[in-house]
Amino acid sequence: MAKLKALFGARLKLLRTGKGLTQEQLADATDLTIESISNMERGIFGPRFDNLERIAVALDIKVQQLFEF
Amino acid sequence: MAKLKALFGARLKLLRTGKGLTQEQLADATDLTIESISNMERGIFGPRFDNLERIAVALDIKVQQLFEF
DNA sequence: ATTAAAAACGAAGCTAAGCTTTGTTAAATA
DNA sequence: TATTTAACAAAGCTTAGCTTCGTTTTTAAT
Repeated sequence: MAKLKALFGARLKLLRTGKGLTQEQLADATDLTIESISNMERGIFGPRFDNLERIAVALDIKVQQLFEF
Repeated sequence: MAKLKALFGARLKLLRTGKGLTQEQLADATDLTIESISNMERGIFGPRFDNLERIAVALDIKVQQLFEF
């Protein structure tokens, strides 16, 4: 398997849109660029460990929830 | 918070020992070094995304379970 | 007590995944 | 048809993650 990035990306997109946030808003909240968010959602790459934490905080969820699939 | 690494490390150690595995055995199963496993368990650094997947496979658990805390 | 296995700990160098920047194109939405 | 949002590409940079080498400490037997 190398599907974790893709699964994570889809999950991230679902959670982000569920909160009514744009990629730009999430990028701002995490101090990442919109391209990085886009790349993650498309499974191009997974977030570094520190950014995983930032994303969860920005979405106001537990890190665990980003891996619910 | 920058505690995710520490939380993850403690969780990893718990799950590894729970399976009766040594750091060396987990290192072999994941194609990582014993030092890397040790560093992760001590919260020195978190795993890269691809290795997160390998660790879950080696422990025969879902990635999500590595973040149950 | 001794030994051996397991793990903590340090320091220093390497590598590539993650991230950025710039720019273009395509969808979506109003 | 504007406007916003997001997909997509290519190329360069940065540093977290990983390794290698080595020493010390802890744990667990026996």
